[in-house]
Amino acid sequence: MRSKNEPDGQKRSFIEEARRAQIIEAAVRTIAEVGYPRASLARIARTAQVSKGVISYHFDGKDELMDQVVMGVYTEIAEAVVPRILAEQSITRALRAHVRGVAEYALAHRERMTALSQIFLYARDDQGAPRYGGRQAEPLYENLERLYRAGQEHGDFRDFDVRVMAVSQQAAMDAMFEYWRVHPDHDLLAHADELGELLVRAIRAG
Amino acid sequence: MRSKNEPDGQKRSFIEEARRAQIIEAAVRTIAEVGYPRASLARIARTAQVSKGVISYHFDGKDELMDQVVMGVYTEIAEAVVPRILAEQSITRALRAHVRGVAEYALAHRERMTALSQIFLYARDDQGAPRYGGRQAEPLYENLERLYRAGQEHGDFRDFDVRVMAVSQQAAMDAMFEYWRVHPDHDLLAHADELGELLVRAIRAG
DNA sequence: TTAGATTCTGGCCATGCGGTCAAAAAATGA
DNA sequence: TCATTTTTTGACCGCATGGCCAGAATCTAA
Repeated sequence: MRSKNEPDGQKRSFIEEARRAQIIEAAVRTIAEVGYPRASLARIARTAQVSKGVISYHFDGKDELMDQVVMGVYTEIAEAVVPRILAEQSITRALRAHVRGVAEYALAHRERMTALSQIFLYARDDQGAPRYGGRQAEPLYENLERLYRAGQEHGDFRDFDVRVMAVSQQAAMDAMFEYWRVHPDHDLLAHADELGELLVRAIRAG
Repeated sequence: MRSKNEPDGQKRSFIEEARRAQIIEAAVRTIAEVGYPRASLARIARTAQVSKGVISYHFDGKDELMDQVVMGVYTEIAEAVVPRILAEQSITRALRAHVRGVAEYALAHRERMTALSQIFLYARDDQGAPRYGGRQAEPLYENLERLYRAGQEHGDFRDFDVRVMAVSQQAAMDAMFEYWRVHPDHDLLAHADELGELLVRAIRAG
């Protein structure tokens, strides 16, 4: 039995790793299909064509399973988008590349992005507080704020409240994906480019 | 027994009207305090110091109760904000007044605004679809879009995608209130004014 | 005063949840 | 081969939910 979150350095067997991956995949599919609130362990198990107990056997609980989903997708996005941001020549172009890059990832991995959004939106701890949103969004905001400050110091951006901007940009991007989830035929890339334009105009110098 | 949503023109007794108002108030307080997911009928009944069955007696179900809360708060906001928007001399000022006005309402009626946000965020129908968000946000978007178009025709605003802007503005405002809920000491009015500035700059002509 | 309508209570129901467990099954290796 | 370990199963647990209802309490009006 190896279900804890790797408390010591013990290795996981190959088989166990495969089962975990299979269950994580089933969780992504289930959440994307029926939404987080209806993605019970029983339903995820059914999707994985596996008994419910197996999930409890391989994971500490639903929370650990969700952590794994979030970490996996989040890492994937960062790997796809960060290099593109760094390749840009100006902060303004980097900001546009960020919005555009995440949108392209979403287009190519719709289920994963949907599942991620759903978990961020709905997962709560036992006190009822958001498990990823709320105060946990702090690192996200701080990353954006770093970008803004760089632009301000470089003279590309005017003097604005970086926290308000970070909260607004993150919200606008989340809303873009939610809108696209509800209206699957919506042109996500056009939306992303338009949003990039709005953001740049909101904060550029002059 | 008069619990249906006024299917015919029958009047509600004074006592019944008072009970309904009391329960609605208890629902607002409970949701604002513990969040929608934990605001069960039992908990709302306890807040109202009333037996659980009373809610079922006076309301068709939890959904009707939530509808009443939403309608009440929403109407109140509109009554407070719409006149202020209409009083402005330019579309740009109207846009700023909108953001500022809703923020001032929230500041003066924190519990009501919190409850409204929570219901919008979490209430779902029996299919798991959002009961107020999603496709139901359409009228909200259309109102914003009318404002934008007026500004475009008047030459105040440049040519931008009104749908993307409406989705983004609504999201940024919702996020502002959510951030304020999580950080109660946050300066909401300053945030609102800053957001107004961001929005205006994003779409103004030139 | 009293019959009938209205309102309220508190227990009950079915459902679904996350999680646990003994026992069965499968894999492993001496 | 066969004992040991790993993995899986499906039933079961406690809990919370929204809703229901028989009977009690209260109000109303003749």
